[in-house]
Amino acid sequence: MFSDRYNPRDVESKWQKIWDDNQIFETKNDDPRPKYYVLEMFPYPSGRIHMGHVRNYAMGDVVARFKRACGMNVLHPMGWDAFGMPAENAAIQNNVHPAAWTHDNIASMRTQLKSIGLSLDWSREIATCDPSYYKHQQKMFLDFYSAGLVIRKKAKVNWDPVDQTVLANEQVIDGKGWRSGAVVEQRELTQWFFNITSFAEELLESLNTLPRWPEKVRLMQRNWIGRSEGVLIRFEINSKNPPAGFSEIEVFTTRPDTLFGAKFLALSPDHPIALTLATSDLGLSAFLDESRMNGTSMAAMETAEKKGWDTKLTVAHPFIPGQSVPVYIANFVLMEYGSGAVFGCPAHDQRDLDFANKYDLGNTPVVRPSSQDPETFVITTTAYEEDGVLFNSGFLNGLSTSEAAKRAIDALEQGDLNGAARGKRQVNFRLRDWGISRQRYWGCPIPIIHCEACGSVPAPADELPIELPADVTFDRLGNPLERHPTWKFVACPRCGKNARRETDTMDTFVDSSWYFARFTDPTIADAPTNRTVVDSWLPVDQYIGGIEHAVLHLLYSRFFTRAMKATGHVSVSEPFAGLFTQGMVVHETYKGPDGSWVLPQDVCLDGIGSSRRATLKSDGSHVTIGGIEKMSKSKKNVVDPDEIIQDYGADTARLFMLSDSPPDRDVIWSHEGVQGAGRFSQQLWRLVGNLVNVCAPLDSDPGSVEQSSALVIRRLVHRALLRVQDHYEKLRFNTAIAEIRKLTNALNATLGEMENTPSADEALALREAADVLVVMFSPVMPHLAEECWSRLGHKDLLSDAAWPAVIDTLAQEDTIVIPVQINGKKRAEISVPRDIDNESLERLALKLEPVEKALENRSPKKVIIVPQRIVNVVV
RNA sequence: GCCCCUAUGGCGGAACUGGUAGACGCGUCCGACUCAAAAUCGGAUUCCGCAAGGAGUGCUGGUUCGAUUCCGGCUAGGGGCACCA
Repeated sequence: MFSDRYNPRDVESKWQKIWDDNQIFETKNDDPRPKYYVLEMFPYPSGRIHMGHVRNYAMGDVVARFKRACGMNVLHPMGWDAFGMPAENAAIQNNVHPAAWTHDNIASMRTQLKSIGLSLDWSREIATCDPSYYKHQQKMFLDFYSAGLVIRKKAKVNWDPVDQTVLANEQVIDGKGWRSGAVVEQRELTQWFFNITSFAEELLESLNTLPRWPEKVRLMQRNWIGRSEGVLIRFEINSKNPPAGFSEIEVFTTRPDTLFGAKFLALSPDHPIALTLATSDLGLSAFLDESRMNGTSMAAMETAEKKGWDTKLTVAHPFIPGQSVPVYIANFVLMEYGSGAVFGCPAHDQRDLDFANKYDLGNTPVVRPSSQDPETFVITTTAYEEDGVLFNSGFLNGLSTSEAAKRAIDALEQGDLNGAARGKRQVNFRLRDWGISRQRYWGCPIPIIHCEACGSVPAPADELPIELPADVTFDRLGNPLERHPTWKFVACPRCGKNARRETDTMDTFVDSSWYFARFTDPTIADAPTNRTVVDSWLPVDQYIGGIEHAVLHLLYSRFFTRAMKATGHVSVSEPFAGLFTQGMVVHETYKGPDGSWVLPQDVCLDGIGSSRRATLKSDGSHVTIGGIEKMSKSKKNVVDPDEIIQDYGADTARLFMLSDSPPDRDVIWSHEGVQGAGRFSQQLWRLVGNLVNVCAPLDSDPGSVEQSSALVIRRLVHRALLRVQDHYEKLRFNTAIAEIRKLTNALNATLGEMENTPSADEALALREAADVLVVMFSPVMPHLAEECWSRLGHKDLLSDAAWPAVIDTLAQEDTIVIPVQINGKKRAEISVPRDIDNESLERLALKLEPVEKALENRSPKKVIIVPQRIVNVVV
């Protein structure tokens, strides 16, 4: 018997060193085997890895190791998303330089990651805060600038008052900064933008070319891009003295079918006409100020009263000669969407109706449900927003909503207003340009020089990188670059006069928008990418990360890749061919008698179900069991990966993170779960030990095996192998592990039955079983597998071993058990040859006792036979 | 408000394109080993019933020989967007 316990602590570090010394995970770009690029979202170097990292990287590692074993040239790199706010906050609080803080964190996290035994190519490690990385980012910024993909414009932007910086729309969640949680304010500032909207249509369309992305993520991006088709209508101002320079108002609508019901026009408080009018009207000026004061938070918008200002202007209705429509300025119209002006059709839009009722503008219903009588169909306080039949609408009468919309647009396009069409079809997007200026120090400097004479001048390419100055202070709020005594003062590269550097840095999401491309050739100095190399690796075959980046990082990267393509840095448009979004690691929360959070290890749990009780270990006082939530330090429901690896080993941590829950769902951390995983490691170790004692020697050929008991073992093994590889292929780690456990149980039982004294044939089959079993679990538990492999006598490294080939004839059963149903309910089973013909199967089934009993000598009404599946007798 | 997803034993979950519901694990119970405990091993574990048998995949209706799976209506939980014209 092989009774010694497996000791992960010694074994794991031993194999990690051997892998390292042999550089077996270093990937060559000129390797002739087919490529496979697997990547997990790189971490922010916060200082410590957490269980979420372990889960994320364990998944990627299983894929990487599996694909390696399958004979592919796998690229599996790791790096650091190293710029960002926490480093600056640490600098402010602890008087440590962001660079030093970041590099220390990288060092300790690297050590932690290495202890997990990931098959990473550390020779390709990059950190985005390294000038050798951001140099190329600055080069691409300039390339994008020349290509018109970078623009500088004044716009309403989101200002995070805590982080003291601007945020992109995607980085504002529920009106709050994604990192600080502070309620975001609106400010009008001149900023740098990436022209992501120029790719809006393409970014939307191409989602259809990504079948290996979760539908949920594609949907979220679709909604975020928010395409809507409509028409831009020109309304002629028919007042005698319109504001200077304005003779018409453009309005975007998706409901031109309701045009006959128009009762007012509403302009945004930021609309040029509103601004012009306000210069000579103090009351209006005050109204505009008041409108802008309104918060943009969810609560503020829901409760904000819809308010309007009558401009006394009117416009001509495009379809009803002689009818004029009043023009209001309204606090709910956004300047950023469409043309900053809407027409109101109160009968068919609730908000318009509320507004019209408030200002007594009336309503004319023009769409009715087909069942409704036009004579009696009136609108009072509830707008009819559904589709229907047009009435009260001149040439649109009787048409359906969609047909009427088409006709209305046609009429507008053919109609004439001062020598041009009255309207034109237009597609509008919700997506806004990506504002990348950040008023922060710890980011990639924007390589632009502002000259009073020449404007914004690109920094000369040979001066890149524009490095961050090291001598900065964090004793005051604001951007240290702005107040640095010398850094920003330079000569204009164009005219040589005194000029200033741009002191804003780039959004850190820029850094992470192309790191996957840099990994393909991370040391090339004179360009961001080596075209031959990057084109041979991209797209990433399998990308794995959290759902929280569904529209942030994942949309930015899709844009950036397109921009890189447009400027000649890559050939692909889509960076990630396959995407997998893993669930979070969650844990129950506990609160002590004083309402403060309590660590799980300080809690004693009793009972099950609704009678579960929790008490404090120290003094037995009552503990409230809270919800199961994402692990976070503030709620004290964290489990430190280091401790788990110390106590149970990395393999056990990896196994537990992958078993039980499907990888895309949250996994609940439980002490019992880890112990169960640890137990299974020991079981495997024991089983392999027992197999070693009885199985045939290394490299023996099981092909000659004839004894049926040995063939049973072989079938078991090949069937499991087939299933496990299928599960790995589809990233179903939980079911792969279940299958491995099943095989383990079966082999244990087999060994028990033969009392550890197999025949010669059985010994051959067991040798195969042992080798295959170990290979099968190696992607999940690589250290244990490597140790078992060596124990089985192999001289080579398991990490270099090939995935065994499934023998189809063995994986298929030749005798199968088929359920027999009577009227759709299972009543019996029969064991038959796999390839039995339907007639014989029916004959056998009808002779079964429960069937005969049910038939009572009558003949069945119908017999349904699905080959290899089921027999259903209808009586 | 709009859009989307999910719902299976005490718990996490499994079930390929409609074909034996509950794989695998956790927990619990019983037993073995032990002076004892831990560890380990064996067995049981959807519910009702002594049993034969019956019921059962959130609720409800439908399609089908047959529905966890497809369709309609509801309920609950979760997520995304949000004054988007």
